[in-house]
Amino acid sequence: MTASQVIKRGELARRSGCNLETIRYYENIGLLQPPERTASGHRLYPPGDQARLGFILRGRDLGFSIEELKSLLSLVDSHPYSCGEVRDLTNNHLASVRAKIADLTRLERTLADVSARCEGGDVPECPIIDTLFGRGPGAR
Amino acid sequence: MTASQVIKRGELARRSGCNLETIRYYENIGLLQPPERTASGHRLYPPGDQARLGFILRGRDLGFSIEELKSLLSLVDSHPYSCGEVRDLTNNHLASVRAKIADLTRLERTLADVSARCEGGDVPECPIIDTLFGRGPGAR
DNA sequence: GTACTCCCTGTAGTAACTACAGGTTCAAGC
DNA sequence: GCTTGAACCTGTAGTTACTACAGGGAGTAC
Repeated sequence: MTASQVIKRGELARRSGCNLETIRYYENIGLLQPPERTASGHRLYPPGDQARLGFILRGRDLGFSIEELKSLLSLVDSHPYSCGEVRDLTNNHLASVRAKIADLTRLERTLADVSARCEGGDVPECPIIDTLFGRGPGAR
Repeated sequence: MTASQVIKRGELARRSGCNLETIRYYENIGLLQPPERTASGHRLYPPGDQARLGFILRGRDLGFSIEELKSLLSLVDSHPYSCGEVRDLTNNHLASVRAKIADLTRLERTLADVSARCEGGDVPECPIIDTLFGRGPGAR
């Protein structure tokens, strides 16, 4: 770890891999605190802010919503934070991810099924279109 | 099939289960053609439009985007439509659904893993927070 | 004739950004 | 000291797929 000075927004974007505008957006919605500025108004991010952005980006990659990240961060900000609340939030999120997977898996089966019937080519009309018009055997 | 007269927007919404405003939205973006109107401007939907909305709603349930539905409908509108193009569109969509499932499944494993380590309770700090700060063993 | 529901329009709000326009400021080279 | 170009600043609009609302006109029952 050698990066331990304040940096500007462009450098923070480069280091974190985050879009430049997204950093300002996160500040606007309160995920990042407004940082110190130079006399002329340029933002200056100390290492703590850099770590916080990393936290946000990793959370985002794990599919946490902005609201969930806000909750998570407010827990982190309150020393000592409650590990149980963090776990609850994670488990709730996990449940919604699992629900989404289940939904998509049902979808996948329907699509695969309909596509396979089309590829068989042993029907006069297009079974995909029939399904969408609610006419085919695959109608939900 | 007994429903074969023209109906107004509210009735179409009730029959199809579609939100009232969504019907107007679909007209605005060109998914539904502008229907005939009464002298005073009320929209009148013949059975063809009702079937078309059903098509759109079923496609939507299968996760097709508006743009994909536009393509699908323009294929349907061109008689005779190419069954191969319909299948290609469906298979592309299927591929993206599968990719999404794969993404979410990876996510699910990470979340479940991190949550399980927290529930073990045999660590001094919260492993979920550690992961998000890029400190824990679960850091991606 | 009035009360009530339905329908009309345009516009704004949602999530989570991303992009743009129009204007400073900074750093380097000459 | 001056100029050039990159980087920064701000506010605002666009993205997807709707949903909701405000303020008005139309249709129907009593």
